[in-house]
Amino acid sequence: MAWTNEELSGRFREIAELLQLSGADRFRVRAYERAADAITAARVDLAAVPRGELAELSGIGTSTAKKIAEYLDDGEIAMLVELREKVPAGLRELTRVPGLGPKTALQIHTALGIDSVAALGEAVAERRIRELPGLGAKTEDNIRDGIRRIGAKDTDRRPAADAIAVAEELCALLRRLPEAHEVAYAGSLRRMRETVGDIDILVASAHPQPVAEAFRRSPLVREVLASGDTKTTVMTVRDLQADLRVVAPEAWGAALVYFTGSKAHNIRIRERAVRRALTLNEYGLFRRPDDEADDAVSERVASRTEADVYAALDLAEVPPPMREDTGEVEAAAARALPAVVTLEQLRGDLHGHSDWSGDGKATLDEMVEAAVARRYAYWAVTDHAEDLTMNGVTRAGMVKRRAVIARLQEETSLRILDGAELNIAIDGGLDYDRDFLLTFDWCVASVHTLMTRPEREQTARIMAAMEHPAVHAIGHPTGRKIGKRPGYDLDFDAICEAARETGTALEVNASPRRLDLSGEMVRRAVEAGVSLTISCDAHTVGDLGSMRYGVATAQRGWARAEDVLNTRDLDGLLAFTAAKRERWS
DNA sequence: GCCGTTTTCGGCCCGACTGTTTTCAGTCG
Repeated sequence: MAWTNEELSGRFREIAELLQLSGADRFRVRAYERAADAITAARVDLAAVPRGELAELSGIGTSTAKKIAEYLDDGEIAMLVELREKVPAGLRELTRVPGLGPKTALQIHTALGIDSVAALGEAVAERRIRELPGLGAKTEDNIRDGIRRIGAKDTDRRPAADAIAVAEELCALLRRLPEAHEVAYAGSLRRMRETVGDIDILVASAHPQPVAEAFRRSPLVREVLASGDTKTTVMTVRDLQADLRVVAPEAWGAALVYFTGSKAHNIRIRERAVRRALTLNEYGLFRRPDDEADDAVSERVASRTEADVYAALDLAEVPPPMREDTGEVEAAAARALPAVVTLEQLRGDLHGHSDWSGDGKATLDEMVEAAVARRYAYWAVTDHAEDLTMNGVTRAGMVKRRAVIARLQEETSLRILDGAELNIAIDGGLDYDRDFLLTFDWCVASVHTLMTRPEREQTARIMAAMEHPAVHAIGHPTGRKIGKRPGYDLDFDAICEAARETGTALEVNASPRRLDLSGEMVRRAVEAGVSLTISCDAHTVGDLGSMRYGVATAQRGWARAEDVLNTRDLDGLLAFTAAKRERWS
């Protein structure tokens, strides 16, 4: 279903880009960009919306609605077809050069007839760019650098997992400074996007210099790229750029909102500010001075905390992972924002390994101790089952492990759930036999093999596994590894339907290398009424600390505590497993 | 092209930085 929306959004974004390169009015350009954003954020399939109601969506007017209808009927938009013919492909290519925007690209194309990056490079070498009005030698140098940077590694986004360790280490270093009042990382990492372009670290301090100094001297810093009064940019030893911004303590909240983004979310709330005769920037929310009085000092309405800023805009405070302009501002205004699940609400972790499986790095004793330290009510040890040739535990091994669990259970009030991570064979079959499977407290079933089979087969194998009475959750349901491999092909709507029907949970795997389900899929699962688990899939003691990434991912999907199985107490959890057994035995 | 707690025209998010300029335009995040 989402295909139609995605295609439509892409068409309107292309119209905006081409209009810009035709020198169109910038507000008209922006209107098409906003239409594209509105379509991306739409929670319904536009193909299913009655034509007369399309213009009711915010950001879509009569003209855009007509073009949407045109696309749905004809498969193309005449205006876009014309624009594609009119705007040379080479002109579009020029804007790929960092620092070279549509205005300058158009000027260079018109004046010099340049229609490729290669030709641009020649013009630079021949010093023809600096002859153009408004452009000089420096601009020419910057274009040369920009051409060199195309395709360079440092413009790529990286898995959030790569950035987290660096960001947290830098924050820890800054927190030790007496000058630092508050320290946090912001940006897409705080929103828990799956990939990040750089690391944004924010410090509240009245004394920026020593903070910047400590930052520059960190052993994680390979090179200082720029350092001014309030902003320092460095390249870290992990090839990730990191920005430090120091703000006055009274501006902390406004700065945190600003630097957390997303950009689309910020625009949305600033527009709201404008409608209230306010203006919002990284220093605070201000009342706009009455016109004429140019030198009047504008009054600061809010800025100290994020909660202050949202409250002054008459909005419920939006959790950072939800700040993507996918309806959260409207919901916050209507006080209809769901109370999303929090880390504190989790009572246990339902997917973890010990060294009973070959890939577990800690003993069962150590893992249990770590789970106790997290004050969980329960923890499931789900060592790999026997079909995973290299790492699996045999039936005899599992029986022996039960003796160890029994011994450990005597020493702790944490309930240790005797579990397994089963392997879903290509025909949907599982490890061991049915009677033995029913003796476990908790089973996660996952796909570990044959990941490139077609969608129909992958969907069918997982649906078959969900019908087994011993299978309580599907582990890392799509099998993706961020930045490494995409998930296997699945009919996710069918998976959700089957999960709800069979009383099987879908896992939000909290490992930052996986985040599987993704935030977007969590949202679809929640809308379909599916129960979720948030689990670390820990293979080390330290992995148990990944839970917050899983929680943030669930928040991106607007999941509430009641959508998440491991917010339940032990009795509530056991009621879920018992219900499945009764229904399917 | 869109939109309205200043409503059907006249606005449209905000600031830093850069380079080119004597007051601003373009680009970026």
